[in-house]
Amino acid sequence: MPLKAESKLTLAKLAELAGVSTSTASRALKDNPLIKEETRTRIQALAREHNFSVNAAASRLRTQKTHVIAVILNLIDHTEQSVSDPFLLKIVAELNKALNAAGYEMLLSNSFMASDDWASYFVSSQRADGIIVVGQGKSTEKIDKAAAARVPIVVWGEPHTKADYPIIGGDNYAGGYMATKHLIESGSKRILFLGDPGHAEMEQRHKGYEDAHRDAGLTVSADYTKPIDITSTAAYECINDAIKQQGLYFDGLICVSDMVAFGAIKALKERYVGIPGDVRIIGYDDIMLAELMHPALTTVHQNVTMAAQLMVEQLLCQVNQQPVSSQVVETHLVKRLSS
Amino acid sequence: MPLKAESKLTLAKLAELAGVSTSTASRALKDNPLIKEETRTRIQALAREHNFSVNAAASRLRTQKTHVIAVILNLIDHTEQSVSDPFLLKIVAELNKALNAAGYEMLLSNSFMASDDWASYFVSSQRADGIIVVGQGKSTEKIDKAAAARVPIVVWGEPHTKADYPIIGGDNYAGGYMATKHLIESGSKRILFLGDPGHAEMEQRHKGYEDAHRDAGLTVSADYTKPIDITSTAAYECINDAIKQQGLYFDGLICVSDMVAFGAIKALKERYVGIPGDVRIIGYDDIMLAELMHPALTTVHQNVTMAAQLMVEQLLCQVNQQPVSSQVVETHLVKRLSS
DNA sequence: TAACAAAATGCAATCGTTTGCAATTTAATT
DNA sequence: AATTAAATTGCAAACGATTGCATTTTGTTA
Repeated sequence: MPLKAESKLTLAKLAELAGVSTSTASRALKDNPLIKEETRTRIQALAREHNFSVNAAASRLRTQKTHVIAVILNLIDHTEQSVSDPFLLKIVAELNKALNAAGYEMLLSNSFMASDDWASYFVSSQRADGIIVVGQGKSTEKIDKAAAARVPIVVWGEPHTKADYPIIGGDNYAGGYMATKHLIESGSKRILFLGDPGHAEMEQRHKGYEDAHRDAGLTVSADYTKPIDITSTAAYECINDAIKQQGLYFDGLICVSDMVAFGAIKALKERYVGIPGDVRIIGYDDIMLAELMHPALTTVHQNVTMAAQLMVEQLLCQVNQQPVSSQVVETHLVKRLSS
Repeated sequence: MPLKAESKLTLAKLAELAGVSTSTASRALKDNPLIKEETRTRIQALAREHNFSVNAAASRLRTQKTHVIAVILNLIDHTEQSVSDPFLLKIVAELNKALNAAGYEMLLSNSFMASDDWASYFVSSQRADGIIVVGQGKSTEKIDKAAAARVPIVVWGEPHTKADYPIIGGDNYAGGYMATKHLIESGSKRILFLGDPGHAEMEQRHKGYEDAHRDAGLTVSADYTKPIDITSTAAYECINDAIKQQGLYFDGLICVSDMVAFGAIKALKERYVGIPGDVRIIGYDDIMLAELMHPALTTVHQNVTMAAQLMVEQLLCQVNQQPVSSQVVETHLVKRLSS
């Protein structure tokens, strides 16, 4: 209650203090050369002294720009999947950096919040200037809907998907192919695919998995594909069940994420299955822990830093009415000891 | 360019469509009982049909409330520390959930952005209604400054710190004590502390580490404390150097985070040091990967979900001018195979 | 020193909602 | 039917910054 003497400092009051009009003050603060240099620095100093900062709500209302981008973690509703997947969170961290570098702030949401209509909830409502979606999910319905509203939007996913919005992602087909080829060349003959080809990204990796077999003159049975959730627990249970029911009938694992690989590894270790002796394993994402694992995990690395930059770039292109396109980021196999 | 017929849908236009005044429309949309029920539902339906959503900028300007909370990852400037630490990101994820549940959105920042004056940058500027700081860092200068501006603020850190803002955190002293006691009882006699007591949280853990020694009738040399950065690489290098220079002179490790523990484990494994045979290890945080590690990592668990809820609760108390206080969240040791 | 161009500043409308208060309609009471 | 109370609705003034255009000040040139 007390000492609230000087109510709130507005531009108008600052201007009064400086003995100029609000227009001048406003311009001075954003270094508009229309204002005499001396006046500019004087007002800026005054602003700093009173640590004044422009009211964002008012500014956004007037300029129709928020300088905020909404980032949506597009998770599957019923699973705890990725909320805790270090890879997704790494993307978020990189996006944050890239956005800041471009002078934008990040509003973080998950797909539960914000009802269904992303375009109107985030953009029409002036909460943000655009949307970055992390993950295509199994259905792109909401994404398509938002894009149809002609709102700036970019997606992390499978970049070869046909869509009228830019998709940034690694080369999933190549990733799946490289990994599988490597396993085959290392001697594996019965390789399981742990992941759900229902996701566009996984579908491509799976195709790579199949083609690598074909090119090596091998055939692969359909039930070697295990369409599980992208979690370590799902993988753990899957491998447990598989062995319980059919014994150790496989000698290689292609996993759609490192977390999945970790779950599988845990199940195998508990049964004293040797890695890579009995079963060779490859993960995907190259999260920091992959190399700390024992044995260090062979995995597919995607340049996430680059990806984040590209996503921001493509998004801002849209904000500025410029043409955009999907982009493939560099992807390669990191060979470690698990394969 | 084309089909942009219906410019932007504003409340005024919606009202016109419905044949009422904007006041009525505004009230109807927020279910104000002043408006006849029939009218209310009619307007709400209309709004949904045209997927109208209120302009947040205008609304915030008028009401002086944003329904946004800024979350600041308070990282040490020069290290890459925690940006990729799964524990911090887990806190962020939980905060996001808790905030959403309370009807708030989350603006995510790191300490690089947003200059130095958090209070004025985030709150006075109407970018957010309050601030949640994750991590006290080694200096609380910026936090204190923000708090001095009498802005709603909550911190994740050491809850027993004297401060005029609420601090939520685990019982660090107890955590350090429990962990150390357990190692001693398991037979370790020369235990290193991996972490920098310069942080308030680590200081308490370190005190617990010392007291546990004292209570067991042991003394511990000051150079058994290794004030390293909270990263796996720092830990890796630290352990490597230690062994290189003095051999394996220790038989226990108390680490201030699981990531630190992982780095240490890597270094030990490379030298074929047995865990827990030769060296027993305890981490802190109980991140998901702790139990997937080999050997599964003994670690100190803090109830993060609860913590996030408390933080949001304490923050909103401030927003509503209610009294607040620091809170300690439940903390316990999870014994696994590394100790 | 008058005349004019250039530089610097100020006026006032605008962005889209919200809300106290006044005005209108409907229902209740005598 | 007249009066009064209650239930609905509308008017209009904020909220605080930005910006096209008009106005003033300063500098230049003849």
